[in-house]
Amino acid sequence: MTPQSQAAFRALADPTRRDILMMLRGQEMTIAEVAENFDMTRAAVKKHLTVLSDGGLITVRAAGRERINTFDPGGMAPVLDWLSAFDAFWDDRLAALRNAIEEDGT
Amino acid sequence: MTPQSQAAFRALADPTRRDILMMLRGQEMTIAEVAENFDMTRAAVKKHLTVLSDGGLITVRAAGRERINTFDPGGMAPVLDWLSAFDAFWDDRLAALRNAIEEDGT
DNA sequence: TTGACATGATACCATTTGGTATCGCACGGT
DNA sequence: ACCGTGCGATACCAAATGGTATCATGTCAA
Repeated sequence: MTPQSQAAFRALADPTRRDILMMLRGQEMTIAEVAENFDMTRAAVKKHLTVLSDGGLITVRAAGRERINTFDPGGMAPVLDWLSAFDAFWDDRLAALRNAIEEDGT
Repeated sequence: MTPQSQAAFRALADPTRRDILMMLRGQEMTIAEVAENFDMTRAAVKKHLTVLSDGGLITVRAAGRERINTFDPGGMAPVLDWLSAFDAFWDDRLAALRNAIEEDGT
């Protein structure tokens, strides 16, 4: 129940943010590039990106006047960590997954 | 992006609801029993339970005038299913987990 | 330098959300 | 039969959320 964990769960609760994560999975994108894929203003998209950043699911770096948003797989760890509390229902395989991710050290 | 999936993510976004799930993991509980563990009214707890039910994470059955709330592991499946889109970052182990859960047929 | 443009920062708005208070009802124990 | 109580339903509230509009700023290019 770390604040980190809460921020990650909150970030994943919105379908737009989950879609953004799917996009960023394969490639880095600027705010404007992300916004092109949605029917909303850049300001709204930037808000979502801020929430994703707060949740540790993406990192943002400045490149001149642009902000490059990058997916951060490590941000998923707190979520999977919480889910692992339900291992008993799933034959302990989730715990193995979590450990594997942590070992990757992404 | 099924409505089922969205409801599950939304249900997991609140820390109180996640705590409730943790409690129900080991034992069924009535609304009042759940409420005893929180500093809020039964009405508020019941609202959370309704959200959890909408998300398919618990099932509710009537027993006289009481409602027995039971954890439903199958409700996690849409969440893990979505997370599996990020397999490439985690050495494909999440997909294996998801398949294992679906085979369990819980 | 000057203009174009991506972003940041505010201010503002409608809706949703988490919560309380209150009422009524159905059920169970005595 | 009756009373207590577990629950559902409703009304209501403050705060958070998702969104827009607008303006300021920094940076790239000509």
